[in-house]
Amino acid sequence: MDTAKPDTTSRILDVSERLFVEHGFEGTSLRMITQQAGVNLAAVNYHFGSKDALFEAVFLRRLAPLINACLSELDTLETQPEPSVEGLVMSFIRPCLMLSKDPSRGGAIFVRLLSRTLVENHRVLRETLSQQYSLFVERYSAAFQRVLPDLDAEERAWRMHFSFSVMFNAFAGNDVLKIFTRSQVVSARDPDMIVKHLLPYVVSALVAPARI
Amino acid sequence: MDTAKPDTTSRILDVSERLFVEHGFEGTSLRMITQQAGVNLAAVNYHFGSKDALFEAVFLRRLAPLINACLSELDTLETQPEPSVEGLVMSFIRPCLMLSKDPSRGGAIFVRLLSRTLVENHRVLRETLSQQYSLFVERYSAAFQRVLPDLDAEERAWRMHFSFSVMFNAFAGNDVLKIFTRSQVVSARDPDMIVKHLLPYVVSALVAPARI
DNA sequence: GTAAGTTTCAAACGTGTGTTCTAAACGCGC
DNA sequence: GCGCGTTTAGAACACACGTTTGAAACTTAC
Repeated sequence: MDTAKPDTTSRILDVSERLFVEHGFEGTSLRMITQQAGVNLAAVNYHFGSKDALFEAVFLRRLAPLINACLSELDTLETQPEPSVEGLVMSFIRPCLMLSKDPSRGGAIFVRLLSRTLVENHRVLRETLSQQYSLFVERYSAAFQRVLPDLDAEERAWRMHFSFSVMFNAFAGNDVLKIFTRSQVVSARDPDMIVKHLLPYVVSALVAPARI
Repeated sequence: MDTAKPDTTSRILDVSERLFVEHGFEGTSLRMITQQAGVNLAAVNYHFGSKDALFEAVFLRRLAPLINACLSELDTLETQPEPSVEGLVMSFIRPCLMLSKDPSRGGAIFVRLLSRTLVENHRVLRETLSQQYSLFVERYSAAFQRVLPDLDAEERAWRMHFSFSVMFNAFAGNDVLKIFTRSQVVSARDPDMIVKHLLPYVVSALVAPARI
């Protein structure tokens, strides 16, 4: 057999990631996971300890690489003498784009999981991970201050807030308007297409002159 | 006793709305609802038929007024000879703002519920409600075409898409960056404050000249 | 080959779920 | 006061949940 299947732990993680984003934490049962992964029901509790710990493990596997990619983008950005707003925006978009196009790292699924878990306000994101990656927002705050020095701190914080919101939800595929239309009008789900329109949108909003 | 409590049906709806947004559909049990509402467990199935039907009822109570408020805003907008982008954006923001400040209509809770149910991709939003309010997106598409005639259709669709995304998530309180920081830096949760910064952000992004 | 350590397996545990049932209580026209 | 449709009450249903157990199967080292 050519398709040598990976070990139990990885199979559980892969299937969990997909099912958690599809049905949420509460809506995904260990029986669904173990059945689709082709492993015994007790395997989850054996390898991870509990359903909660499994959920956390699913996150830890993907989040650290994504964060580190962003931080190293910021590193190279800071070496430049005159960093642009566009460059700063791309420093977040590029890692998301990489992730979206790499199926071996979960593809676009993980961003959707992050988004879903965010609105579900799950304990893992509130307690376990929040303090662990506070560096992320500190670094980006400093970077925004550098490229948008003319804005006062409050206005800059709001624009940064809105920008991450629209970028994050674009990659997560959260199409608000799909509530009302059966067919996905615009979100062709092609990551490159998203960026092509997302980047100018965010940059335009960021560089607009401040209201007096 | 002065605090004459409303009838069983309303109490169930009020409590359900709050619990569904807090714990999600799967995470909210009928026992939680009926207990907090002070009604018998069987009351939900008697008055609504099933948990699914209750969820749908929670939506129908709030969604129609919100949509209709937006549509009537569009009506008055169309009477004006030269509608502005700002006016169009406000035609969506104003009803959201009204809703957010009116506790008797659920306050900001319902927008959060809408947001949560959207990412949960629940059947109710996918099947029951999508076709019912397709007029909403048609009307807004037409309005965007009127105020932004110089953009080609594709670019306009994307900008509209992004704009609804950032507006919707702002009112829903979906703070992406709160994953990484324990304290809510910016989202002071004051609806007027949100609009003060949200409106210029969206308008700037919408009116930016198209790339060649 | 055998022993020790690791992983898998089927079965069961206790608890909580949505839903249903039947009887009791209520509201109201007459 | 009586009768009838509506609502509420507690109890029970069958089922699914996360977790635990103890034995079987496998892997590794000597």
